Amino acid sequence: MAEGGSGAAGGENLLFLTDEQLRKGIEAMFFAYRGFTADPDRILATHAYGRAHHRAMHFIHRSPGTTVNNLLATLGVTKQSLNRVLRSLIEDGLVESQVGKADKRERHLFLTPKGADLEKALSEAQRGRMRAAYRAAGPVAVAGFRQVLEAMMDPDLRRQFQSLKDAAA
Amino acid sequence: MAEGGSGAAGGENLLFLTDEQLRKGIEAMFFAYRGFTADPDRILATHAYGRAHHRAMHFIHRSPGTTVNNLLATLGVTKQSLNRVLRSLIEDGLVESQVGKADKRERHLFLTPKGADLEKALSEAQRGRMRAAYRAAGPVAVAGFRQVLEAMMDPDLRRQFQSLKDAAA
DNA sequence: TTTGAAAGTCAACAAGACTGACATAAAATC
DNA sequence: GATTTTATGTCAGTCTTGTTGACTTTCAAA
Repeated sequence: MAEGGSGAAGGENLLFLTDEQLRKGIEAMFFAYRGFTADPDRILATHAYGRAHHRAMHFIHRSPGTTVNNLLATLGVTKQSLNRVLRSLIEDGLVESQVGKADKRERHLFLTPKGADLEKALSEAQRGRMRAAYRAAGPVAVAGFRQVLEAMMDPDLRRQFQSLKDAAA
Repeated sequence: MAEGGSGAAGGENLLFLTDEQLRKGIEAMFFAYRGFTADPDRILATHAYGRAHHRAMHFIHRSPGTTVNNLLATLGVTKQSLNRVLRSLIEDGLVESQVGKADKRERHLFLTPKGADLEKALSEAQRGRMRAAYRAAGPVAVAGFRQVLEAMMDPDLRRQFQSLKDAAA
């Protein structure tokens, strides 16, 4: 479509931002997000976990040793809400919580081997879907996809996201 | 980024689909979806409504006269869940339910003027965010964004989405 | 040493999703 | 005409995940 379809690349900037075009974008986000979460959700259902558990495991995997407070900021929920999720993950032996050495108030979070297994299953399901979509759309489309997503984040979240990106590099 | 950033446009298809790239895409979806819903959520909170009400109003606005069953299929929730939402919208005078003429079992759903007002406020907030993101990213990026989102949907939802698109054209 | 803030936990509640069972009315079929 | 299927609505109960409020432990600063 960068070439086909609307030929929107050129100077059609006005037509481009009609309410109708924007509405399609909104609905595309809605339907795509459903697809995005569908595969992990199916796996989670067999484990009596939900999306909140997935998100927690994802970011613990991503930043091992992170504190509860860090996780709170990343996930954007209250500590009480996160705590319920963490408690069940710890009870079930998927996450380990270590009292901080420097500051004993802090808890550092790690995935156990069992937790890493589930995280891997979930993220592989999700990556599979994303990989297929990326392949179908092609590299140029993917670059655009990432640009628009980043522009759509709240500034605070964008900073979070970019610092996560940098940490990875 | 079609120009700056990684220069991924070219032949770097292999590096492109590393797990690390895919993980960034996953996190971008997560953070962007938060931004995507943040503005309407703020408005909804002042009305004692939730995202479920927003979704229902959106699709009723989009397809006036749609039936409960249609809406069910589009939203992907159970009728009990949708019914709770519709009941409150009808009681509050935002949605009108008309018995079908051809088939009296069906209920055709419409926004009242009051409902249209709220829908407009919600969708304008959401479109504002999307418009800003589109402008920041540019037309080529937007085309790619839409391509990837469409590829990420479940096939059934993609059909839903495309038929909605066609209906609009 | 006291005082206050920060990190984390426990309890109770609400929204919104789910399932299952059942009711009603209308349409379709036998 | 009787039966079955479809469309919708409702009641009851459960689950996940969000909320607020009250609390403990730990640390740091006055």
